[in-house]
Amino acid sequence: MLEKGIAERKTQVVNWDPVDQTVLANEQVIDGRGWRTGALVEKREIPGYYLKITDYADELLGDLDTLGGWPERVRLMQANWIGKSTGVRFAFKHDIADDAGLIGDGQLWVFTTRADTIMGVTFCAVAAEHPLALHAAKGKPELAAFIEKCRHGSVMEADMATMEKEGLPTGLFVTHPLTGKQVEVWVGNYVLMSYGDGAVMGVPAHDERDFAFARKYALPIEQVVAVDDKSYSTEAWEEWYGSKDGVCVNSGKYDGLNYQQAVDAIAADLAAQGIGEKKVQWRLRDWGISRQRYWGCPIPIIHCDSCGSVPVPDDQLPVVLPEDCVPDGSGNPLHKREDFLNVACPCCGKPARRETDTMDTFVDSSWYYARYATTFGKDKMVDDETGYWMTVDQYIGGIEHAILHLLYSRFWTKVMRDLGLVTYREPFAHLLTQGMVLNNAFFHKPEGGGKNYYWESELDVQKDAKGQITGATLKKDGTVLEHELTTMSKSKNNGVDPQSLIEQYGADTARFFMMFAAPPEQTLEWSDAGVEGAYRFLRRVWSFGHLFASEIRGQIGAQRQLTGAKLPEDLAAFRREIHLLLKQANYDLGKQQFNTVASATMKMLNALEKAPRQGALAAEVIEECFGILLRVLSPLTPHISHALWSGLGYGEDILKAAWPEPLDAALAQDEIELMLQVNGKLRGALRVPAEAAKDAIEAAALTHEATVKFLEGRPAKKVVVVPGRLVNIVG
RNA sequence: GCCGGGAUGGCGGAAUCGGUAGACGCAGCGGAUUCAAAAUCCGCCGCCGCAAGGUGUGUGGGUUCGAGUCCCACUCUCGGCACCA
Repeated sequence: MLEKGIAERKTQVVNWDPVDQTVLANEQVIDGRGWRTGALVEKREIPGYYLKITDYADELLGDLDTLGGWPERVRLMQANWIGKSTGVRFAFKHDIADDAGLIGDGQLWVFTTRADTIMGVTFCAVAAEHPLALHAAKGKPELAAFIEKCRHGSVMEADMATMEKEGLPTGLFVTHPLTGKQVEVWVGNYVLMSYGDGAVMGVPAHDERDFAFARKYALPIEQVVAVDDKSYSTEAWEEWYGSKDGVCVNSGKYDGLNYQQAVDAIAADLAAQGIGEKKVQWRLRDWGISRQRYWGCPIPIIHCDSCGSVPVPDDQLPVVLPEDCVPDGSGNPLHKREDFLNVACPCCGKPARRETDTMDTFVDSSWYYARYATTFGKDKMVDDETGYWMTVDQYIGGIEHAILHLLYSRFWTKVMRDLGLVTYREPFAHLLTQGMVLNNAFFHKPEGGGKNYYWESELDVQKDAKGQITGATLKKDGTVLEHELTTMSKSKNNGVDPQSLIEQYGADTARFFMMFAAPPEQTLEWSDAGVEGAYRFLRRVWSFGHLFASEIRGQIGAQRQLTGAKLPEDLAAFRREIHLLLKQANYDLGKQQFNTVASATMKMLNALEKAPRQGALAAEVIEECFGILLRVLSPLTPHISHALWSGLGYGEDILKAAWPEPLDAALAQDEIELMLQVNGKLRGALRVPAEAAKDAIEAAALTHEATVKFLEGRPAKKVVVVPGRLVNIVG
């Protein structure tokens, strides 16, 4: 990947804890302070390795359309994350220079998706690290202090979006490319150097953030887009100010143009001056894979003073970490391991140093599935076997992976394809994203920040009459704890081990209970209330098996009679109910809605227990229907289903039995029931022949006693007949 | 803040295309069985009302003969926001 230019080394901005002298994960920064030290976290630029996922942005976006087996919401989230936007990149000219000459060749470049509002630009804002900002700060202590302040604070997008927008003027001016006016350059804490060109144009009249910024610092607000007859006021922001549905005003030659016309005309004029063009911009950023932790997969690079960064030769892979490092709270312990660090340069043989950064664990999870499908080939990354097994037919994972893991995996697959390792272009054909399982987590906030989590078994928990938690204290010393409902997590000590359920009730009950609780895609608040119900149900299934063996099966004659037989009404109704439930269950299985499959098996048992059981025909119907129940149940409770299936002589192995399909003959019925509505309200029911014609149904409905009662003598204005469902009489 | 979900009885949830809201289960209540209990079985169980009936799917509007389902505007909540994975 290094050789192909897919991997590269560049600087990255990280959270730096100045006390522990270590890089912190975003999760470890709480209110701007290190979770262990409580020290103010700084942004620091350090070198690191990046994978150029942005080179694949177009394909990652386009191929989403081929992922028909993925949930729509995941594809949408990925598309929005990749974030393709078309806009205009253009420059403001200036003559600001330092000792090295004109800064940025005399051009301040910005990107905008709203080129139609360029005539409304009243300021520009640059990032704190922008060359113009750094230049302006020379001899301006106040500005230098502000830039320093921007160095603290978060690198997280969520924090950037919600923080107070602040800025300072640089005193520098650039020239508006279309009006020739001088526009002041500000430094803004909300402008990111790593994003685009690290500078934005400010159009307060039509951008909500710019509007707030301009109000705060008394910058001019100039309306250049109008919508219909709505009147503009600089007093308060309104939604339509940011709309693309208006036409240009106060924009000279562009007046009257709509959004698209204005963008086209303005882009053409900028291009004619050679200082702008239409450009596609992606929200997606390159993937930084370096981690400053010793226990990850080493990045196999050797740094040589003469040869630069050299990949570790194949015959020296894998790079093996020393296993006896002791972290002492002062950065990566590999830095102190001379035995690991010192190595000869593979190119020139001179002393060189190993890279100590390890890889993001997302790297491993991006292709483990392909490695699992590799049977042989110890000397290969993946072998040809993967072509046989891959792609993954059905991938299952939590919804929290909807973007990062699943996007990295898709990217990695495309890279492997381009390196000639595999021939497929997508890793996962069908995707099921499970909802998160939530549970209460109990914690105490120690002085200096952070949270200490405790297991529920360590606490006394107080609950109100409705079972809502009102408080919790630590058993050992009575410390009062806070609680939050959150995802089960190793770090929050709120996971639930199904083992205790399995020990108490058995694996079938535990599995059935969990499948029955909710559809898998849905967020679920964990509770084991109700597991008794699953246990009771399976015991009833077992009992019915014994009842069938002891009292029912014996009635079946030597000659089977069921096929083609005309069944008594109650027996036909029972058989129809089972086949209807089977039809429902099969449909739900296709949707992976397992809770209603479980519910269908319960309904089947309820019906079986009430079914007629005297006589050869009844016994045959029960035999058929119980066989259906066992097979529908088998994916949910394989053990009990198998034991009953083979024990009752249905067959040797239920896993090899054909999946049941509903029979048309069992589903057929002579009469159906239609709901009767009068003015949209349910007033009764109507029994009609299954093949009844529409006017016959209408006639029957109009003379129904409920119709007569609720029409109160008014004529029926309209009759709506929904075949097989209902009749609605409007009067 | 932005992107994507979700909200239905005391609780988990069901309702496939706009057509019987609350299936199935938990909890609860009443009864049978039992010396008693457990287990099991039968019945009741959204809210208001004696009933007829009215009302009801987070809130406020709208479309429709008919809305949990569609549209508009909100509220709360969950996931993600690039170094938790």
